[in-house]
Amino acid sequence: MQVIKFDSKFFNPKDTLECGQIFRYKPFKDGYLVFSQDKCCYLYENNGITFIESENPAYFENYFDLHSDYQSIYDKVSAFGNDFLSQALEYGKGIRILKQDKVETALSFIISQNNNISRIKSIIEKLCESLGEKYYFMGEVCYSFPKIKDMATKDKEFYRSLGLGYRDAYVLEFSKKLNGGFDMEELASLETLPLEKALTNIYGIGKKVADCILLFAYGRSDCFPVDTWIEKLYHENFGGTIKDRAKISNELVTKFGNLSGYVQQYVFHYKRLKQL
DNA sequence: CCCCAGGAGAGTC
DNA sequence: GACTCTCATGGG
Repeated sequence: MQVIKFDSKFFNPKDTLECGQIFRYKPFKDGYLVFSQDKCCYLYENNGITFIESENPAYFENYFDLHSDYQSIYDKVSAFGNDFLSQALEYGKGIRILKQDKVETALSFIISQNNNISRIKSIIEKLCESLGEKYYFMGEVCYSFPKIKDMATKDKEFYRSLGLGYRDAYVLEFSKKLNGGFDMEELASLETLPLEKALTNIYGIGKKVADCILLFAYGRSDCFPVDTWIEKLYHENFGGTIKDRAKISNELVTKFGNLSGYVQQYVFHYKRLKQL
């Protein structure tokens, strides 16, 4: 077991985990257990320091994006001078945008569509418990994210029994596509726009889910996922007038450029947890 | 009973 | 291109 220490000013475990970018974590002792693929870490904050305890320090150092300069991001976002955005920034400046596994993120956000976060979490948890590999971390029973080979050989009824509803076919078809050799790592060489196009070509992935995958797995901050919360906030707090979500997203990316992804997380998190 | 949730696909015009 | 309808499921 190794420990990474990091100033918690721009790395708050609660904000980072509860801002809706990850669904696999649970409260544990003074913080949380965080799961990614077949790995786990214990994440907690104490007296201004955030601790990561794991057996894969290099993996989680990248996962939590510890090399990015969030002071610089804070300064640039602050410079927009938008009141609502500044309040959101102050509230959630401890958020770090994770660098998650591409396949796991894609499947998770396919499940997320027209769904709420607590249900998404429980569905993914059931998926891992039924198809993932069992292991132990700090005495706790854990399950890895399932291997694609195992997911591809299930049927729709299996996914329906997990509570996926009509999304069963999306998950099954995508699993078969991956098992057939579709490589998500290969896509990383594409620019953001063609990459988004490649993702929306997948059955069950539209623009919003593609934008989430771009942001949370491909590290593309020049995209602005627009869901029901962002659409509401765009009208109520940004004074926007456009109705079409794709156009709202495009307008926000034009405004915020490569800070879009960060801005999106700050305001989403603030809107959802403060209900302003 | 209603409405909502990190929406997308298919159909119609 | 644009609407609009429907698609499960559980919580409020």
